[in-house]
Amino acid sequence: MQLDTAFAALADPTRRAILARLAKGEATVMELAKPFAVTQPAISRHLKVLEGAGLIERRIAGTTRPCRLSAAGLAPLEAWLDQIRRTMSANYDRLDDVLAAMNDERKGDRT
Amino acid sequence: MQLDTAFAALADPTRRAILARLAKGEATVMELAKPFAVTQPAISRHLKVLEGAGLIERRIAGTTRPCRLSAAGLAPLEAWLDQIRRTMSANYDRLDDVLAAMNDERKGDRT
DNA sequence: TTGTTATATAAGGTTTGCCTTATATAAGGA
DNA sequence: TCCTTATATAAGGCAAACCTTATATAACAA
Repeated sequence: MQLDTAFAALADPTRRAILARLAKGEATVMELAKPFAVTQPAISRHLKVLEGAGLIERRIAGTTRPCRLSAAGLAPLEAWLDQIRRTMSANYDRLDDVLAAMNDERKGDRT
Repeated sequence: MQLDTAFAALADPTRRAILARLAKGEATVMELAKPFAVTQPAISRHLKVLEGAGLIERRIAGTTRPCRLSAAGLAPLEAWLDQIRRTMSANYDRLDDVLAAMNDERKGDRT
């Protein structure tokens, strides 16, 4: 699923740092690699993962391939988190009703 | 890092489904295992991962250990996503300035 | 105590992920 | 054409992540 690859992509600190850098604007592979203690092929691999997750996009400019963050890529993640939050608060809102029902029943509760 | 384990935890569809279920309220291990085609030990492992990521909490009730979602656990993820979004839009807001500067310079641009 | 239910842990195997070095490709410049 | 720079891919190795079956623990019930 899309969520699988996107969340998995964000699980790596190097990839999160790359995204954080790209949030400030486009950058080439070399520019992205510079701050890290890993080799260029490793960064290329990370970029492939990010691209596969729909989190970045790339274009060709001469011999470089600048990357930029894909705003749309984060949307599904945020939607999923929102969904959870909404469900939680919906059930939390209903808590008063539940408590009222429990008082009505007045059964012994050993838990 | 906390973000590592939390995002990694969400990368698995079974674990996301467990969280979605828990958003509706507390559930025991057996209740959580029922909808899935995996064994009980597998679910126990998933729960351990979720607990380690700070996404769920558990209590002891007789022979069962009901799980509930930890609202606080999701906060760091949302904060990270928000941070990215903020940086992006901050730079997007500045785009007008950048374009203006480019017009001022009027240099040939071969990219 | 003995059995039963709920859950955890151990052991073992396969897949996946990340990294490195070495090499390939592709565009640009001399 | 030949060299250089930017990036990608291949190959190989090690650690981490899943899953399964088998077994341990812990509480409750008879």
